[in-house]
Amino acid sequence: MAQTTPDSIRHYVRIGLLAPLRDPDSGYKLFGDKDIKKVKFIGRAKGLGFTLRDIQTIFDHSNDGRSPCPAVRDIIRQRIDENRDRLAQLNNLQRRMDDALSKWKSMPDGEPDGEAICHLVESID
Amino acid sequence: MAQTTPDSIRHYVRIGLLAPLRDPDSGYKLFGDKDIKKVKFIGRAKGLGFTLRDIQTIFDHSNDGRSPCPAVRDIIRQRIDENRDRLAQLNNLQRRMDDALSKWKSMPDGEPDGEAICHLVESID
DNA sequence: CTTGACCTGTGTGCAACACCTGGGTCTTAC
DNA sequence: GTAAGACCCAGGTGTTGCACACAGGTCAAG
Repeated sequence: MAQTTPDSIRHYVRIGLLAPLRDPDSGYKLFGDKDIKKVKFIGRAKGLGFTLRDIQTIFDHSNDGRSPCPAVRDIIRQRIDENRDRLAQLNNLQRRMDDALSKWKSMPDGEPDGEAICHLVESID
Repeated sequence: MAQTTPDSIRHYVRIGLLAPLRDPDSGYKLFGDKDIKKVKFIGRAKGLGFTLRDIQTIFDHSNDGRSPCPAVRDIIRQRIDENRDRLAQLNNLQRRMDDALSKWKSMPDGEPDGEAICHLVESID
């Protein structure tokens, strides 16, 4: 999947998802075992469709001593529903695009006539 | 699909996609026939997967007296390819999510133990 | 003349980074 | 001893397509 880059790590720190210790001298980030574990967790959770905000929620539950598992089950059900909707939308879009392209095969290009902007586009729907 | 709202119109003006005349007294936007035509065009083009930047390109061609049709054909082919990739990704995601959820059905919630963050998530992959 | 409904431009927020700037630091090679 | 190269830092900006908020101007109706 998408890689974990230095910039993504920086992003996680910026939004407070990670809070590594700092070297007092250099100000450099110091990642401990827990931070590494969190980074790995983020990767897995993202691979399951969780947003960074979802992951923050999970971390919050965990920090409060509550089990995040019920929330995890709720969230993934939401994400599944959302993804189904998005898939349906994109499938519709795909169909419209394919239809348009094949319809345009038999149509000539038009020159600007002050009337239409692009008759290809305007011939759809 | 997605509606054309006052805010979307404002957005189009902001990014220079529309440039309605202004009432010299009130500063209010005055939409002429060409603006209306453009708004309709934007709606159709968006319905075909064109981005606002794509649409700007089309308008630019049109304003330069060139036919936008060749560009339109090129762009939609790109968008079709992108959408195919995106669909494949989302279908994979859907499968992973479904697999996870069904696997989790037979797993109990875990309490925080300082070891794992959420063993449900960590059991995947 | 006031009320309420609509308009104005500008700024911010969303998601998840990627890229850039301008600088500090650290190691290695000459 | 110093200079080059390879790291690191914080902070700001750009991406996409708006939605929402703010403080104020405008306008028709009562």
